[in-house]
Amino acid sequence: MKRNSRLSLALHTLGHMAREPDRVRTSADIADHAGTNPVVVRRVLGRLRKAGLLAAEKGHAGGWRLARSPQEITLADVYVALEESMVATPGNEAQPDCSVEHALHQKVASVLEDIERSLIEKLSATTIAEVR
Amino acid sequence: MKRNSRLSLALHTLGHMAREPDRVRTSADIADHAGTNPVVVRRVLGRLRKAGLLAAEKGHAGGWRLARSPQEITLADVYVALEESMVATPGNEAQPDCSVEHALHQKVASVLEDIERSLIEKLSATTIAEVR
DNA sequence: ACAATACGTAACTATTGAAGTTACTAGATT
DNA sequence: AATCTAGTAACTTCAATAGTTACGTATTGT
Repeated sequence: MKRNSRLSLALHTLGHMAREPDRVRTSADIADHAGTNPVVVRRVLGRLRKAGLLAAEKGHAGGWRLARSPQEITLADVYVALEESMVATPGNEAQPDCSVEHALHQKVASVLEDIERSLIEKLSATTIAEVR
Repeated sequence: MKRNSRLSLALHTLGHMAREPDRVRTSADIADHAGTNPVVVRRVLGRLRKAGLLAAEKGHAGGWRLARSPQEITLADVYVALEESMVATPGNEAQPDCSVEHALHQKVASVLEDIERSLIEKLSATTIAEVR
């Protein structure tokens, strides 16, 4: 895996789970299929668990499964659960000294907030059960 | 400067130029004000030059100036000139083996393309002369 | 003519963030 | 008790970007 593939990994895994909701999958199985590492899988899916999208069981016959029906999990749920803003506002300083920079930062940040909302709205139109 | 600050640097500089279009600025001046390096400034502004937004002159009294009126340069022009897609599609493989992954990739890519268009549209509503 | 100035660019280093890895703990099942 | 699985901390690897050094090219002032 390369860069910013957390969303990919999460969606990919949930996509499979949506097709076979009853099958419990181990981190190792998932990592194998996705070409990555069980620890990375746990890190990513752990966020989805905290967001209430997935449940995990330990021990024999343990593993990951959907915490609710795939029809009730939208792509936006996954995106938001990962807390990754794809449209992160550029630059570094929150409060730039320069007034010109400040004004531009405000303007761009406002546009990006709109866009982020719009992105989430679009993603919420599709559930993981629909895409296949 | 930290990360993905090219857009910040570009807008910041153009913002100042919009206020004093007649003043020619050297890379060193700009770098000083922005807290970065002349070479970095040239790299970033060079893209804007290639996009026809800026002009650069060498030699004594040389430096950077707007290639056209600040009222005719929108934030979208700058964004596009930098060829940075803030909403880059995640994941690595363009053609994933797995059909589930493929379907999800398609869906997400399509949403992100919409969002990218929408972002450019919003940015094109503001010129560098307006923000101050 | 020539020195000084400024952009253009290649090549390298430093820094940062994410992925990958190792190692260990805690809980569940056989 | 042994085994299997998630949870997590600590570390390493890798990639992308910013920063730096060095040098070339063009222009201008003396």
